[in-house]
Amino acid sequence: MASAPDRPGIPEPPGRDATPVRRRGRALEQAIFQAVFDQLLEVGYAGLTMDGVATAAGTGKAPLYRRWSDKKALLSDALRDRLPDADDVEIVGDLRRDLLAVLRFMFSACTVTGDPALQLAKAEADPTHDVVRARISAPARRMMLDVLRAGEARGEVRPGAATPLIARVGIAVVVYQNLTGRDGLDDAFIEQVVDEVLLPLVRDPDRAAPGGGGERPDR
Amino acid sequence: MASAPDRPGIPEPPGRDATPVRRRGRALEQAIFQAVFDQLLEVGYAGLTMDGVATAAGTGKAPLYRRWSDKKALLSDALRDRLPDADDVEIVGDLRRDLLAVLRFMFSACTVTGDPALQLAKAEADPTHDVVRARISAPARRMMLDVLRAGEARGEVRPGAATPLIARVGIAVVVYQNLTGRDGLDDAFIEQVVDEVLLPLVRDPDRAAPGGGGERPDR
DNA sequence: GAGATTAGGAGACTCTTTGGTCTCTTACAA
DNA sequence: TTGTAAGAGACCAAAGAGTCTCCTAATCTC
Repeated sequence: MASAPDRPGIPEPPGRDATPVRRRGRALEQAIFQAVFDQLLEVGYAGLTMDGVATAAGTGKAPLYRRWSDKKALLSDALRDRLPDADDVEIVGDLRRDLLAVLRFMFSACTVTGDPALQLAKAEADPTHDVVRARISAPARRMMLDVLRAGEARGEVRPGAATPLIARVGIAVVVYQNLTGRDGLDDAFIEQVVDEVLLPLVRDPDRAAPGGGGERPDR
Repeated sequence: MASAPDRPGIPEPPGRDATPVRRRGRALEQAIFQAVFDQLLEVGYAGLTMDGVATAAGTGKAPLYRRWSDKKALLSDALRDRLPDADDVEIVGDLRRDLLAVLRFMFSACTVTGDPALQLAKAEADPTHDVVRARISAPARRMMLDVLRAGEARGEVRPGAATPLIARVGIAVVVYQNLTGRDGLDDAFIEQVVDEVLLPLVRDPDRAAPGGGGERPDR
């Protein structure tokens, strides 16, 4: 890096130019949090260093360790500071609007300062991710879409339901379950997803369910 | 030497007891892969070291570097070796069974050797995860369920659809989208999820959709 | 306002961890 | 018997966490 004569990415605190401005307290803290997310975006979680954060914030490591005992604490605090507040979600009593509101809340959490938060996880598994995407995610989505299209052709799936978006619903639920809650991902769960989510979502409500193996085994 | 009196977690290759058995080729490779996953499970991705893998496999680092140029390559290969094969998924032409098959494929990928693969990501973001769960995931699920129950009470949601599982469908799709594909997570996507997944899944097919704002804006 | 006090910016320093290389001896396989 | 590769571990260098010191800007107190 190092663009100009000195000090590349420093926030240039709200002061004159060449004048050395020394931030304090809350202002400095905010600058540090910002630096954390900038770094996260730039080098990923794995590449996050205290030196890096300090430099990006235009400060030294001392002020960091004066506030937080270690890297972990800093990151937690930064996150806490930036994440959206669930209390801000307005539930108005209209189904569609409320569903949108909750999902937008998730969305804003996913995109705090441009990327991190939930996406943190991603950066790590770098080498992993390529393999997993190629070997698992991509084929799974493709297969799922094929299954839906075939079902549509047979009349088992309502017309228009065989979309890429719907194809990834089941997958998303499984992955999400795997990511959260250590337990809870087992075959019973899989069946539940199929019977309580996918089939109801995808079947033609007109035709009665064509008998077969699984009419909501209840659970 | 040195396999007899000490050395705790060594696979003890298929040979007699105190006799030092020296694995080669494929056998050694498999032992190494196993060690990778053991370590992953034990210390997480962040704590994974070449020394650790070598020790767990009961070998030295030399054989590792003789096979793989670096840690990344080793991990990728281990994954490639263990991940399930999409070609093994049997699509038989029955909607429910096929949906199950695809989801089970995802499931097996999520639980290779007990944990890693997709879950790798998780271990990393440790400090993150606690905060995110408390501040985002948990409240989002709770809110979503509340929204559904309220809708059910109003008759907008079909009876029985206000379940914890269904409540997390939308969330899962958003998180999944965030985890995969850098792009594609924007407000248009959110609306699409609501209009093409959640509402169809949750609404009472009997009552015509009560007008309102979004009758499948198509997209 | 002047002087005292607090906390910031900068960076040197220590210590540990770990990736990666290399060597040496010896078991296994052809 | 002989070549190849395994097991063991020493060794090196880079990187990064965390500590500490120095000097001074901002802020507080009188």
